[in-house]
Amino acid sequence: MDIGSTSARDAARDGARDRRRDEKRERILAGAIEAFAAHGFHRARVSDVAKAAGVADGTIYLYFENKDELLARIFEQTLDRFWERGEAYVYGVEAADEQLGRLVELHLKFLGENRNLAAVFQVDLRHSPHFLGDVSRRIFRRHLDELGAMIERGQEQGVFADDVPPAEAAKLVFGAIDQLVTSWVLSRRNYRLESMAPVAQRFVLRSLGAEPRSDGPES
Amino acid sequence: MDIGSTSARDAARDGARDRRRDEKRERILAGAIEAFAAHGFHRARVSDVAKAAGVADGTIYLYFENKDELLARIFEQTLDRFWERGEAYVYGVEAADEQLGRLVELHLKFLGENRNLAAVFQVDLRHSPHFLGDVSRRIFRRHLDELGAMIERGQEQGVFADDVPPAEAAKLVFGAIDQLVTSWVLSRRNYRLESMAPVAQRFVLRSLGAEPRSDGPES
Amino acid sequence: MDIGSTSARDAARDGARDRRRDEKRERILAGAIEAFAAHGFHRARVSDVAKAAGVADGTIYLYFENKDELLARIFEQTLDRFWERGEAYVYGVEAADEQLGRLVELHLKFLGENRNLAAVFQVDLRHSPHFLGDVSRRIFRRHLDELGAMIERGQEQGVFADDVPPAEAAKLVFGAIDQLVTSWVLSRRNYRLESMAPVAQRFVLRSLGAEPRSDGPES
Amino acid sequence: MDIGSTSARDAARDGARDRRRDEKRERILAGAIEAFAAHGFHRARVSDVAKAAGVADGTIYLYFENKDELLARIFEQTLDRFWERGEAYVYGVEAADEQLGRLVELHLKFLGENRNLAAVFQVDLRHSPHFLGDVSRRIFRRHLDELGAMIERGQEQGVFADDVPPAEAAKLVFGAIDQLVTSWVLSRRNYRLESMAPVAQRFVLRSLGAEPRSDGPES
DNA sequence: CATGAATGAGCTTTCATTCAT
DNA sequence: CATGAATGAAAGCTCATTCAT
Repeated sequence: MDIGSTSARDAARDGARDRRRDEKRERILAGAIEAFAAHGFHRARVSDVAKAAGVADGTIYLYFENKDELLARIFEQTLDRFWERGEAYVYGVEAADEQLGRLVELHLKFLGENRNLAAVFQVDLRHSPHFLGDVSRRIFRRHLDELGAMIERGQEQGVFADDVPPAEAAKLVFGAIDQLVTSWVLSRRNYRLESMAPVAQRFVLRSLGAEPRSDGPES
Repeated sequence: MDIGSTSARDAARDGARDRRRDEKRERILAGAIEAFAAHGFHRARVSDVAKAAGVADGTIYLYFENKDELLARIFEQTLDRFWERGEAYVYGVEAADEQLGRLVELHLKFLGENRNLAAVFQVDLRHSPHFLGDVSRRIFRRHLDELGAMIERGQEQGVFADDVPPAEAAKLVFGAIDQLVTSWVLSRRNYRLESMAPVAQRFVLRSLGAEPRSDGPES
Repeated sequence: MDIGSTSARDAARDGARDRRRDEKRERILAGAIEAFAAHGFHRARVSDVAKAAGVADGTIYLYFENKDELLARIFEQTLDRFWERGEAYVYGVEAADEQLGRLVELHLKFLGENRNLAAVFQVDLRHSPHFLGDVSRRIFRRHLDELGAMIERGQEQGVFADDVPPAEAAKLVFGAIDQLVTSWVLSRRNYRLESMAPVAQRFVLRSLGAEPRSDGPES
Repeated sequence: MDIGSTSARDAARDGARDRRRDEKRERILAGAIEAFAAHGFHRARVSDVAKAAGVADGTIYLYFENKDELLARIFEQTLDRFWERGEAYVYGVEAADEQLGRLVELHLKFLGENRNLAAVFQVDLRHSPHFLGDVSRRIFRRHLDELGAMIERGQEQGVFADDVPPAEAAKLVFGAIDQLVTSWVLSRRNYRLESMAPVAQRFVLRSLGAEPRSDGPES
C-alpha cells in the first residue's frame, strides 16, 4: 500500500489543500505583522495575532511552532521577497555604483510600501538577538554580505575609493539607509519614504568616493 | 535657631547617608545594565537585576519606581554623561568638519568603553518606543539635533556640500556610526570599537563632500 | 439569509456553551464563598478560590475582572436572590407588621441556610466600604430602604407607633436582626438560625409599638 | 546585689521612663486608630501608622508584637475605657430600664466623640475574627454579658417582659445600637451620633416591653 | 532606645501553549 | 483541521518585619 496519496485525484486534492494551507499561513503572518507593528513583538499577544488573522488562537500553533517562530518567519520571508524582487533589478546593471544606487532605492521602496512591516523590521528585529539567536544575525548578514561584495567590486572597478574596507563600508552604508527607515517609521509626519532615495543615493555614493552621475539617461 | 537637624554632626551624617544612597543607586543601575545586556530588557527579571547589583529585589523599588524606570534612567544618565564629557571636546574646534570628526570619535570611544552599556543602547533603546514613549524619542532627538546643527554650520562655512538637507544628513550620519556600534555589540570577535574611528570619519566626511584632511601631522 | 451562526444546531451548541459557562461561573462563585468564609476575603488567596472551585487560577480571570469583583458579585447575586425569593412572600400580606415579621423570618432563614455565605456577608461586607466603594453601600441601602418604607406604611396604617422616624427605626431593626446572624456565624455552637425567628419577631414588633399578634392559628 | 534598681533616685528615674514609654505607646495607638480609620486595617501600612504617630517604623515593634496586636490593643483599651468611664454612671441607678437607657446613651456618646475610633470598631472589629481569633470574641462577649445580665435583672424586677431570653435580647439590643453607629460612621452627612440617643432608647426599651418613662422632669 | 534602609516571602495577574470537542 | 476554554508557570511589586547604626 502506498504511503502518501499519489492518485491523480489525490494529487489535485492535495494541491488544493496545500494552497489553502499556504493562504492561511500567509494570513497568519500578515496578522502577526499587524499586531507586532501595533504593540511591538513582546507586548502583542498571540490572541492579538489570531484576531488580526481571523483565526482561532490555537490555529496558529498548527502552522507555527510558537510565537518566536512567527517573528523569525516574518524576517525570512521578507528577506526572500526582497531579493526575489530586487536581484534582477539591482544586478541588471554592470557598474557597482549604479547597482548600489538601485539597492538603496529598492531598500527604501520596499519598506516604504508597508509601514507595518517596516515597523517590525526596524524595531523588533533589533531586539531579537536575545531570543532569536542566529536568525537575526543571518538576516543582517545576507544584506551586509551583498553590500560588501558590491562595494568590493566597485573598488576593483575603480568607481569607489579603496581606502575603506568593504565590510566596514557595508555596515556604514546599511546603517545610514536603515536610520532613514527608522526615522520614517517613528515619525508622526506622513511622507513617502521613497522620496528620500535621491538624497540617500547622493550621500552613499559620495561617501564611497564615487564620481557623481546624472540619474537619468544622458546624451 | 536652626530648624531641622543642621548641626555640623548632623550635616556630616546626612552627607554620608546621601553618599551611600547614591552609591547604591549606582550599583543598581550598573546591575540593571549588566542584566539587560545579558538577556535583553524584557527577558531580564527584576531579580536578575537585584542579584547583579547585590541587593534584595525589594530594594530596587526603594530607588526606582518600577522596572521601566530603570531603563529610562540608564538612557538619561548615559546621554548626560556623554555630553558632559564630550561637549567641550567636540566644540573645542571651530571647523564643522573637525567637530564632526570628533563627535564620531567620541561616539565610538564612549560606547566602546562599556560593551554592556552599548548593548542596552543598541538593542533595547530601539525597542523602547513601544513602552517608554517619549523618553526614547528624546534620546535620539538630542543627538540628531546636534548633528543637524553641526552639518548646517558646515554647509554655511562651505566645508560641506549643501545638496543634502541637514536633518536628513544627520540621520544618515548617525545611522552609519550607529550600525558600526551594533555590529560590534553583536559580534563575537573581540576588537576595539574605537579602532573603527578613522574609517568612520573618512566615510562620514566624504559623504558630506568635505575635502579630505590629514588626521595626523603631514609632511 | 441569516447573519451569524444561527442554524438550529449552532443555536443548540451556543446554548450548551452558555449553560456550561454559567455553571462554571457558579462554581467559581461558590468556591469564592467557601474560601472567603474560611479565611476572610483578604486572607484568602485567589488560588484558594481556584482550588475550592476545582479550576486553575487563571480560569477565574476568564470569568471575573479581579479578586474584588468576586466579592462584589457574591453580594449582588445574593441580594438579587434574596429579593427574588422573598418579594412575593413578604408583600403577600397587607399589614405592615405582618410584612415585617415575614421579612425578619426570611432574613434568618435565607442566611441560616448557608453558613459560609452568611459569614461572608457578616464579616466581609462590613469591611468592604474601604475597597468596594459604593457596592457595599448599595447593598445596605436596598435593605434599609425597604425596611424604612415598610415601617412608614405601618405608621400610616396605625399598627406602628409613630414616635420613631422610619429611617432610624429601619437601622435599629436591621441591626438587631443582623447581630443575631453575626452571633450565629461566630458561634461554635450548632443551632438553626431560623429558630431565632419567633424571638426576633417579638422583639422587633414590640420595639415598633405593634400590638402582639399570635403567630399561629388561634382559637 | 540587687536585681532591679531600687534606690530612690532610680525609682524616680524609672517612673519618668515608664511615663515616657506609656506616652509613646499612646501616640502609636492613636496613630494606628487614625491610619486604620482612614484606609481600613488591611490597607493601612505599618508605615502609615508610624507616620501618623510621628515615630519610625521600627519603633512600633518595640512597643507591639506586630500589626495585629495594634488592632487588638485598640479594642481592649477602648473597652476598658468605656467601662471605666461608664460603670459608675450606668449602675448609678437601680432600675434595669434606667440602666439600659444610660448604657445606650453612653454607647452613642462614647463612640460619637471619636469618629476614627468608631470607624475602626464598626469596620475592622467585624473583620477581625479571621485573624484576631478570640480577641474579637472577647470584646463582644463583655458587652453582651453586661447587657444580658442587665436585661435578666430587669425581667426579675418586672420592668422587662420575660418572653425573650436575656442572651438573645442582649444581641438584639446591641445590634440595634451598633447599626446606628455604623450608619453614622459610613454616612457622609454630619450629625452628632449622640442625638440619636432618645430614639434609640425609646426603641430599645419598648422592644423589651418596658413601660414608657419620661426622660426629663415630669409635671 | 530609636531609627529607617533593607529584606524577601507572598501575592495577584498575564498570557503562551495545550487539547477535548 | 479548527476551535477557544482552560491551564499554570512566571514575574512584577508590596509591605510587615528585622537589625546595623
